[in-house]
Amino acid sequence: MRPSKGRAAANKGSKEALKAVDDRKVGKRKAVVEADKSSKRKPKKEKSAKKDPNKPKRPPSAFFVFLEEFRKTFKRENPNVKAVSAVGKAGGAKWKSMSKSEKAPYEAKAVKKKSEYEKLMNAYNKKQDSMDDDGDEESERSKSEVHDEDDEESGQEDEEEDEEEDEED
DNA sequence: ATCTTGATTGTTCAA
DNA sequence: TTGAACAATCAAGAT
Repeated sequence: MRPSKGRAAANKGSKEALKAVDDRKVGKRKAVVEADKSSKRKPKKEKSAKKDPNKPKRPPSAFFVFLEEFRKTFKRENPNVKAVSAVGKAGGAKWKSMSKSEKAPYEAKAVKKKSEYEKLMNAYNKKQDSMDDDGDEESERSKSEVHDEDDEESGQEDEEEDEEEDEED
């Protein structure tokens, strides 16, 4: 459906529950974890909290892919700017300014990133499955998959240029 | 000296 | 479905 166009905080002022997003924005990856580690996205603070050897980080969204490039440009034209927020704001503004067709290449990359993420997750899950609380599982024998890279990349030329620039409704 | 914050949007996980 | 966290970045502030 439509989970808001941008802001996650749909409530204006219900409880302090959304303070994490609305007030402090979302910049506390470690902070939030440290603040209330035993609450949200952690399985259990039991021994499962061990460090993950190859923790697959979430795939960068199209916006982040675009941001990476945008940062270079931004810093290049604004070498004096050192605040990350500046690039964020500028990037966000530009992002909204871009049409769907322009964002298409970035989204395409994001899709690819996601594919890799799934792959990493597969390996990660596999490892977790092999994980015995016993010792460290450092034997990476899963990479012995031969796989002749023949196909992969080819065709897939879908011209979906029906994108109408619908800026703002 | 180490850690946290700030700011953006998209995506992914969990209930 | 919806909320809430987190993905990169990098310097400055806080402890």
